[in-house]
Amino acid sequence: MRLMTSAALDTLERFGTALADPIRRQILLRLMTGPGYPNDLLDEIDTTQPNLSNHLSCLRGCGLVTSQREGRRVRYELASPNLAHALSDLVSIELEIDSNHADLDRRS
Amino acid sequence: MRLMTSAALDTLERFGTALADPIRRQILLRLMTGPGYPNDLLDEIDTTQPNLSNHLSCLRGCGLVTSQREGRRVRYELASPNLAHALSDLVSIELEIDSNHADLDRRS
DNA sequence: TCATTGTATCATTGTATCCTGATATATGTC
DNA sequence: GACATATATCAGGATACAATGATACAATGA
Repeated sequence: MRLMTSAALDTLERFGTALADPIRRQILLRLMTGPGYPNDLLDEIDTTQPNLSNHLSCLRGCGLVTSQREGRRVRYELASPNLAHALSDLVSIELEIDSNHADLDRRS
Repeated sequence: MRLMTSAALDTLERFGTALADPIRRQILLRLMTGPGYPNDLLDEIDTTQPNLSNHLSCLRGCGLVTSQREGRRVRYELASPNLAHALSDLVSIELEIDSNHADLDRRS
């Protein structure tokens, strides 16, 4: 039962790392609609090519996306249908805004 | 349809912030089993009282937990059953380890 | 082979976030 | 009121992370 908790913490860490950055969140949201290529994502997401590449690499490292070379392009997609469903459920959750803190930063 | 995306991004940001720190992940995992009080959480999580308090405040700011004073204690719990289910689904997802990068940090 | 396109990596710099120790606030008890 | 317990806030220093510009690598076509 302790090992299960540790696995749960590891999974949460992967999601935490993946979701902690706005570029990565945009990428994930975009990949929920289907596979994508870095050069195309670059038209939809406002950042530089190296930065996008780096974030894609991060998402792959977290295990949330897979990549496969196709000629000189690389196709990125969500790692599993399971994951796609879970993300879809996540984004549809309505989180209340704590009115006592609405004027403060969400952090700290 | 653009507004929906923006709401989705906001929700993902809340989860990203909440899950980005190991203390917060432990708190969330613990609160999935039921409400908790800071002083009790302090026995289960290895950190200082101010730090724990700060992370609880962060989670409340993200909208993932609610707090209610009970005498001189404060009860913290997950914001909704919906959220509890979503988190439960999240932690049960099996993410493959990218063997090409298993030796590297998950980030960058 | 050379040029072009697409993607990845590297070093540097700036910033955000976390932790700590001290202190403040709140509630309850004597 | 004085004290104890429970929680929250603050200022600081340390660290990790993201962005940038330059460059390297990979694959295709002329």
